[in-house]
Amino acid sequence: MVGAKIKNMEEFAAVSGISRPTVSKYFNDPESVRASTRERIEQALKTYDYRPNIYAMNQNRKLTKNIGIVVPYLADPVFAELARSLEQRCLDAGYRPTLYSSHGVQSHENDILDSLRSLKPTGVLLAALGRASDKRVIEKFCADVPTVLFDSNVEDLGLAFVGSDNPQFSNLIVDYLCRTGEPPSFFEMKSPPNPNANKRRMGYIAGMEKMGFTPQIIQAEGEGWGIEEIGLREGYKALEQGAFATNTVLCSNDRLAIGFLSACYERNLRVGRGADASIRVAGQDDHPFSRFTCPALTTIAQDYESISRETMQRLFQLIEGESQERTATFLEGKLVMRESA
Amino acid sequence: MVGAKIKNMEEFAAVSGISRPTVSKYFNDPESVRASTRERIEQALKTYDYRPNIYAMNQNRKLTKNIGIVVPYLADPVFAELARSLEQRCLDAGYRPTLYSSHGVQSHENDILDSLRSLKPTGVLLAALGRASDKRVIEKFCADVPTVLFDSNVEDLGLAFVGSDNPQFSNLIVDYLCRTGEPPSFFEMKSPPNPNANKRRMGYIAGMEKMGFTPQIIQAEGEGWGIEEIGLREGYKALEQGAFATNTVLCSNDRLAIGFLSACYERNLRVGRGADASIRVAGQDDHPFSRFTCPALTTIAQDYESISRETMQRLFQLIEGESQERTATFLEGKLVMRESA
DNA sequence: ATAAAAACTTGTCGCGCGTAAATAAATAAT
DNA sequence: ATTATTTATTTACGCGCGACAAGTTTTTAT
Repeated sequence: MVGAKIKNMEEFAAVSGISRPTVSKYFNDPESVRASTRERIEQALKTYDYRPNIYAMNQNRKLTKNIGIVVPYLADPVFAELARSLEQRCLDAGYRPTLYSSHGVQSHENDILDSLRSLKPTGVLLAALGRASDKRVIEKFCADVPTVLFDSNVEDLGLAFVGSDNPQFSNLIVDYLCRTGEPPSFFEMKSPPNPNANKRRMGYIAGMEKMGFTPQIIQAEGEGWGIEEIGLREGYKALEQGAFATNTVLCSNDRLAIGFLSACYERNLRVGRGADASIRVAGQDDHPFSRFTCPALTTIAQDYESISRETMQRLFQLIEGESQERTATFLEGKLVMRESA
Repeated sequence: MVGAKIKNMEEFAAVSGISRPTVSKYFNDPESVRASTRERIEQALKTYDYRPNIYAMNQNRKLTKNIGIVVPYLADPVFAELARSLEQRCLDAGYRPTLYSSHGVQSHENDILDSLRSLKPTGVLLAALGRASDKRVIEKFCADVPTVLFDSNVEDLGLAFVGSDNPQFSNLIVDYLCRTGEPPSFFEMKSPPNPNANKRRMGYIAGMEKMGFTPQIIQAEGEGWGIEEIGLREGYKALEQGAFATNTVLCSNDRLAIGFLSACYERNLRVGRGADASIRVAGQDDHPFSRFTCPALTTIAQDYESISRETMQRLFQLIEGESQERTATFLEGKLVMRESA
């Protein structure tokens, strides 16, 4: 990092002894120039601290190497984990990821897509709000920008979806719970913010019927992303009213389960599968904190790695123009047995 | 949104009947043009869907209206909450915030600052890794870009710091715990990733001495941001060895406390302040999930709103060139009494 | 050694906007 | 109405790069 300050690519080309167009070619794809040329440029890069002006670069280019990652709620550790994983993959592939959170609000989601549009991104990875999304806005956006929807499959919008096989989740855990004790009741939000909830309810019903049991669904009042709070408040009410037909409760997701466990604690119910326990509780997602609830939460683990891998893979296919028909990828979850059920 | 597609500002100026330089002026600051002119532009904006090319805009401008927000670990809900709040304030002030997470890794933090530099941001809000940060890199960055450090005060780097008054946190809760029961032992990580931990230890020691008790510090082995895991594993060990001198444990932060509560549960210890409880546990931060632990966690609440407000305020002062000497703002926390202590 | 292909050079244009200076018009003050 | 002041217009240039064409050199294949 010695040498005079380099102002632009012209000057940098001069000091590295290479012509500017070739240097430009290098920055767009280092592999596209001869090894010996690459060597000389990278040598110069070490002594003269130069970086192309990102704004000038993107002004003319069609492909900006930007990738937008949008999640509905970043304070939800499930999305934080997905976002982290996707971000890393973008960086590894040589792209510039930018992270956005809709914070559960439709107008924010719309604003993000709007602002994303002017960034001319190569592609966008979008976990939409779901029920609260403005479908027309998303549809219009998908038509303009190569977009892979992940986690929440909004009315089959866009050219690709990657997410969990939610019916399988519920099916799997219903099977486990029935085989190891009483059949579960299903505890969910009446108006869940995330569309996966509906698939899980269907999976629960199908699973119960397959096992020859009658499904029982308890719905919690309350709106929004304060899910633990709803699980606690409404779970407490349900317990108070003796609403659950059996001693086993399957929650629609781990955050609801975390709230429900609090409710059990406050009502002095011992949760677990031991003889001394009076109720079994299970969740779905394998939320990063599920391991640390009291007792540790039995759940179905989302395959975060596969979701992120498949999401990126589909995006690259879209970018490269392959396979223009709509695809939907559903990844299976694995049972994580812990103490709560 | 009818009318032909508008390609650039030239065309938009034509259809709105205003000259291009004036339109340019409008987009840089709508208030800078006469009300009647503004009216005409905004009218045209409604019928013709035009937005200035963001790359061409930023190419020449010195002030890009970009603000970078960097946190050490976005999957930590405490930082997710801070980031959310800061992001909103930036948007409200008419800036374009961009969110980055270092994921606890020094090289990532350095890469982020590097990439941030080429975005020519108006300012940066940086919660540094702390112990794992490359101080020279951060110092150099602060010299080039107006930067406000928040949450973690790294060796008095940069021109401004805003964060919690960590000694006061520990002091306050030590006082509370001593007045309501046995004096607390202090449970912390031996090598905490966040520098606030040291301040809290000092606050604990000072608080204990003020009350006339002898401090006792238990340090957990383990590195990194898997804090709950460490709290669980090392807390379990410490309980097994009877390491705590009293029945009261103050954890350095809520995430450690969440892990420690799990350890208590696994050892069948009833946590709380009731007569039937055998141990009291407290944390510090008011982590978003503290309300939902079993039992709910007594803690000291960070004043997230004030931190975010003060952080932004200091940034604007720096941008506007006021007060070039270094300032440090320390905000007090409030006691949140719940069932665990 | 020769031909063909690949990589590089030189030169030139244009992208969409910021910005500045000189001029003209609109508003405000007298 | 006249002058002073603010605001808009016209004209012109430059930013740093991508993209392209035509010519030159280097590498690879025959």
